[in-house]
Amino acid sequence: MCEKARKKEYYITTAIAYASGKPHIGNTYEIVMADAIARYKRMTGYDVYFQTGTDEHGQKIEEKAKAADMDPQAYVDQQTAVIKNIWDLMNTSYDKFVRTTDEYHKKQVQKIFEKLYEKGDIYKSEYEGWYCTPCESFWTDAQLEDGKCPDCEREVHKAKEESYFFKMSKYADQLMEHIEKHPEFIQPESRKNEMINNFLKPGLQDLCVSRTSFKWGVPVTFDKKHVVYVWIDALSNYITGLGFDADGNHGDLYNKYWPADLHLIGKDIVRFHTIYWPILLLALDIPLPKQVFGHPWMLFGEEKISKSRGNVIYADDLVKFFGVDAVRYFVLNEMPFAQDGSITWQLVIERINSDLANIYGNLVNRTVSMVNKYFDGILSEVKENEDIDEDLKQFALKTVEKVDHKMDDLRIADALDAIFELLRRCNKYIDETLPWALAKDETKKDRLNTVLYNLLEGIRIATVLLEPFMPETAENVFGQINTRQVSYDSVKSWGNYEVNNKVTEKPAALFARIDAEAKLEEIQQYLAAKAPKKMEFKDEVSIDDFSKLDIRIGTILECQKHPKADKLLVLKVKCGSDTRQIVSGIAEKYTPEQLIGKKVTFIANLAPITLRGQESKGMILTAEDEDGTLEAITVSEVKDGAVVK
RNA sequence: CGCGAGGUAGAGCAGUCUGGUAGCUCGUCGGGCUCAUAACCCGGAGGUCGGAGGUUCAAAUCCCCCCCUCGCAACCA
Repeated sequence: MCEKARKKEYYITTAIAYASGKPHIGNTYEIVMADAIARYKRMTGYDVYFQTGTDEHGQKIEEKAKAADMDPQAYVDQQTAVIKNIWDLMNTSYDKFVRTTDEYHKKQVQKIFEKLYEKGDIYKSEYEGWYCTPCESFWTDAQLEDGKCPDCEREVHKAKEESYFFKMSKYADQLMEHIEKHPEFIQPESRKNEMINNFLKPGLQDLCVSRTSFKWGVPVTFDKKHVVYVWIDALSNYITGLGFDADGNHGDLYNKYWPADLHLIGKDIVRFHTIYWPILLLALDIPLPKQVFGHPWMLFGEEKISKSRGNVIYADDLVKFFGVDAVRYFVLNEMPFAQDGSITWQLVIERINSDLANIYGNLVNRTVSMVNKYFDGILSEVKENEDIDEDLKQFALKTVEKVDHKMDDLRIADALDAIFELLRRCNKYIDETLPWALAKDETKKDRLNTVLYNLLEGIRIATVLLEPFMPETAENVFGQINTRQVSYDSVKSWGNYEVNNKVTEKPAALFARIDAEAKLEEIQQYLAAKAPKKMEFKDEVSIDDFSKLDIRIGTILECQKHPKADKLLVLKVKCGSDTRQIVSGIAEKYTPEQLIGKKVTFIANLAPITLRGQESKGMILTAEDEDGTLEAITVSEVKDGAVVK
């Protein structure tokens, strides 16, 4: 074998997606960011292995499958296909897609569990807590509500369940030492402090790593009624996907790529990746990953993206309206390093217009047009270099370095900004050199040639740098300016654009400018049409069932905020000769003043209950639509005490 | 009450660790240019850096107190 310098390996992973629903754009951001990093590393000469996948076990999936009347495996097959489709739609270049239901993975998880058990790091004990029989759930002291089950309000009793525990504390000091010695291990810094202060310093408790309350998981080989805790199962994917073998007969990929260079994850699961996972590896005597980066979240405007808020934006809808690269650009550019980013349809349009259409697309378009117009698409060798040219050249070369530094620090948005500064600089160069004026003077032909060459070279360099972020667009531009100089090496020096080379005759717009108003209207209509409200009603009841409810009209005499709860109001409701107190969760919609004197509908014979210390005898009826608009059902004519039927 | 993040021009953000003329993008107003996708380039207006106090020759930046916003948690009979 020749001793040719081997490429340096780079192993990057995303968290594996939980296979229980369609990922929204916030979830999709992670794989796009990982892809940009992976492509950049490949371009700059690394031997990259990029792994992603799905987490397919757990109680929630078991329940969802049951609700859909499906076999869990069939259910996750379906869900994983949805996730994989989106990953592929986003043009992500992962090398491996792990599913935790893959046989090789399950087998290794079992072996890891056995190994730790044999070693004594996992031991059998009893989990003690309050058990609610009808709910089949364990609760801690803190979770109990007035000593009763928080779900159903019924009596609970002390119960024990046998479980396996993992000796976390045994490795805590070792982990602490590692974190201190490797300041880059947990990023961003604020997350590191959070972990140290909240978990490591107070002391780690042993982790319960098996479950008997559900079946859909990896069974513990030596104790079949237990399944392995989902996090042990899920985290192991990072090594099982490479062909790790607990007995030491590792696959080549494992030997080559482990330890991982970067685990890219959401900020919500930093704890699992920087405490449980490293400790698991320490116990197995496996080297730790080099870095864990907990990225921020993408918000819709200022609020969290969630189905219940009805503000979910999906990657495939975005792609439908704007194209893959525009969406990739948006999420990568809009997501700050440590702070949450923001997405709205409006913002996406603004970003596309100002950056992609105006600055980049228009630059390519005007430059290629001029090369055609003045030189029939073919430039010749450049023989001069004025100060202004040198300035552009230096700017471009500095950009290459700057992007590299920013990428090393995982500051993706800053790297993109640097590239767009170069594109702006090119636009400015056009104004400085006035090519159309040069064109009018036959003696300035050489100068004009130089200017246009420098522009194409600037565009070429920026586009090479942009390729990891917008692969299709880069391909398109390389075609338009007709260059084969697309390697990273080719942008380390100036002047590699080929002369005597014909650019495309008819440059097509890279990104069309969007008419915001018209587009938003179109999107609105599409979304409305897409969600034809499938009305689903509860199970049929008999008239007898209905008549058990005593629904009345009552006048609100008094109303005030619940002293100990933000969302609750405490009302005094008069119903004929009866006056009672009712607590209602409508504080976010109504102020007490608005309600006093109103005649509302309420259930009069509902069993009383205490809510945060206030007794409530009945329930105010409200109506809430899909947008979350909520209104109490009021009447105006009938007197209080009236019966609703 | 608890945990976390944040408050800097009309909007969105950088700068805060490591004090030293407050910066970027969008918008706005004015100008330039006509190669180009009504685009591009230049300039202006707009900020007591949430508030009070302290340290310092000097504070957006360091210290202390307070106010406000957002998320999580709890609660929606």
